[in-house]
Amino acid sequence: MATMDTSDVDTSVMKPFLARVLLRSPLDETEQAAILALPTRTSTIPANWDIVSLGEDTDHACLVVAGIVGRCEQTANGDRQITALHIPGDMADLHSVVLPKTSWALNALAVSTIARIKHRDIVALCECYPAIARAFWRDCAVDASILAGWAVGIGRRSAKARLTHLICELQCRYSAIGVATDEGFEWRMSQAQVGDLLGLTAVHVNRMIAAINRDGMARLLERRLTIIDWPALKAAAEFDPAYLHLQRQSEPERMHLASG
Amino acid sequence: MATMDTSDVDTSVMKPFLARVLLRSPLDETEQAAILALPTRTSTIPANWDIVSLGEDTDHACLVVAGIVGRCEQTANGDRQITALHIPGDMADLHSVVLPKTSWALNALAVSTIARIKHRDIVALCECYPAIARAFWRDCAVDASILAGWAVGIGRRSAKARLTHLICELQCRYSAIGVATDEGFEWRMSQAQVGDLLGLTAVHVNRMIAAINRDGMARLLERRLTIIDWPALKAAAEFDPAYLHLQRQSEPERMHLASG
DNA sequence: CGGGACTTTGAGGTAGATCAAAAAGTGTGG
DNA sequence: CCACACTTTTTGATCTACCTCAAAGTCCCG
Repeated sequence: MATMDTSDVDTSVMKPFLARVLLRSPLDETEQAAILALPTRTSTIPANWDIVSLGEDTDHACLVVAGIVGRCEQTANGDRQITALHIPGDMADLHSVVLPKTSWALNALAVSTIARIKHRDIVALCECYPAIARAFWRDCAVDASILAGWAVGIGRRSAKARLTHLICELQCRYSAIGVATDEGFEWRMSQAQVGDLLGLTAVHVNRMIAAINRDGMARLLERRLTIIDWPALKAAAEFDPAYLHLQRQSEPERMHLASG
Repeated sequence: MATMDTSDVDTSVMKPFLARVLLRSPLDETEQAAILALPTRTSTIPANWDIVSLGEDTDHACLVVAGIVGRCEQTANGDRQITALHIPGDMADLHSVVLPKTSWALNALAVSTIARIKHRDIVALCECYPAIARAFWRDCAVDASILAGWAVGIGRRSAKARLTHLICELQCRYSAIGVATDEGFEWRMSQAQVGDLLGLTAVHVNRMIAAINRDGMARLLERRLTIIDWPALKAAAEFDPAYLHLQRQSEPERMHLASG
């Protein structure tokens, strides 16, 4: 079992989530306060543990407080495909509020701490504040938009383009929550996990990382990604951050200048 | 331009949509009446026309009344990937209510008739009836669930498995709206379109169709799909209809018996 | 009856898979 | 602080599913 270092009601874990919601949806004081007041139960999950297992019928949603979480599906012969990636501030399975019986597992790709929030509390909030309902629905729509972008990559782009695209996406998402600088960010996934994300083999991921390092677009070494040539990276990935719906925070300043 | 055979407020076009919503979400009389009363503007779209073009900022959602509609994204070198498929009764871009600026196009894959519904009317409904808001949010979550299933297929399954999976999905979705019988349904897509859906070449789709015909699982000839061996098809596709969230209507009677 | 879109078939090429094994890192308990 | 087991990364060699290019055949509609 996961080590269940559970603490109790703690409004501070909701703050990063609220901040991310506010990037996309305006909410007034009362609505914001209502979100912050949601009761949570926090726990630490070791790497490679399922937070929610396949086919489980949940009564709560999982907010990522720290670490990194993937939504994983599996094919009969054991191949895994990750269909969503969640970083701190993301509600990993907000959709479970309206669809409690999911057909995927939620897996901690590295040690993570997550806060559980009861569906009934979220539903109550939505019934009371239509703006919150809309904000949550919008967040789910953005998740779908990101997934659609991945589908295009997996279906139609080369391995190198997929990898550079992932790097660009993470750079934007991490810098939106203030965890990436213009120089890069901490890379928390093994090459096998990246393969499961991109629909590739771990071996091939390794070779593509080597190629990107060689090309001098970025450097991925010792679990740290360093951006070296952002415009080249964007171009190789055909990256346009619009689908992330993170507005002005989507790209660090320097990148805006560089990309024009 | 598309031929704009627009009629006015017509409650009958909403009925199939309501029926599909009710498969997933219970709504009371008043709520149902409110949905049926939504004002619509119907038009006919020729094959291969964009109903909503890329990056457009829409003020309405599109309900598919007849035909077949795809959500299409494109890569820089012109390769197309279809990330959602909508059949009659589907609201093709319900998510645009909360995310009006989309990064994809809505394309009529064959002659289609669609009914446009103003976002502001839908929003008004959601503010008034939280149950409707929840039902619409849920519908979007199901779309995302379907897309996730495709991502797994594109990333991890063989061409033949992807094609059989698509056949199974369409058989279930069409039979849920009473358009497929146990014998099969009308196939409305060209092989090139199927390729864009599955992340394959039209040529390879052609060969896989030939293989499936040869295997005797199904017969796809002259724009008609005939199911021959449903259990074999399901097995080849590793198909489990749970992700479609269509409950008991998901599979025709015979198939339940056959699949046990 | 002619032009365009779709399907079918063939031959050959390639991106990425598979299999295998060495090298480097990581953590645990003694 | 070391020794042992385990996971992750790296490299090499070979294979194959699917792509590309090309051309013929078929269907459909005006």
